[in-house]
Amino acid sequence: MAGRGRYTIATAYTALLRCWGPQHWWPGDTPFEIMVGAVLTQNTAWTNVERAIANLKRHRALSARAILAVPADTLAEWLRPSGYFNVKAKRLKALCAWYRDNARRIRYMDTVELRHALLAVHGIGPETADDILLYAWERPVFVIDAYTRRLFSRLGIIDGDESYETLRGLFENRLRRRRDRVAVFNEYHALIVRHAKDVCRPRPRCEQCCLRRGCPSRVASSE
DNA sequence: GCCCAGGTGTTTC
DNA sequence: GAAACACATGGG
Repeated sequence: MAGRGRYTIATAYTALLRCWGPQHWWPGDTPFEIMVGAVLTQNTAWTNVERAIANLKRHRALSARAILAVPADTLAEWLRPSGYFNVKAKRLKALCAWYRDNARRIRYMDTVELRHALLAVHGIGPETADDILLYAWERPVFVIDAYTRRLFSRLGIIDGDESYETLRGLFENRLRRRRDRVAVFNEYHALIVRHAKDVCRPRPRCEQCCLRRGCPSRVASSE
């Protein structure tokens, strides 16, 4: 077990789950709301995203048709609390245009094809695409983010500067034998975020960390 | 005032 | 490819 020495990707999951419990992600009511949230949370605190989504709901604009119908500068005003609002207004419209044209086909497309299609949409990069694939459409892709790089580089499992695809491949490969990969990938990423917000921060709080016994970085913050 | 936050596109080398 | 930069609000 992971009580002593280094963690693996598999044992760190067990430890995080025991520490924090199930996270019940994604924080959003519908697949479409999850898609919107995935764009709005790009390099942005979730509390700010919630305000922007509340604005969309207030204006009855949480649908692809409504977002495409509203002028870009009006949409940007509604998105203002989430930051980068001009950029995100354009990205959200691009995603909605794609969704309008492809929503019917999604359930019949295989995951590789779907991922390729999402990555071709303006403003949808690998992390946003994988958020949507995993949390909105329940496809078995592992989401890599800045928190994942920080935690697992501190644990000594990765360097941290590997390419996105390299890390996604690593995590998916290590967890490939799990019976329900969608549920595990969902829970694991959520646990990484939870752990990063409270404990594995830029300045780590290793004295509170459930992984401290296997984490070389605990020394750095122990004084 | 400064750092940080669930990235991505563009430009440049 | 990969490094540098723009994009912006709100909390600690």
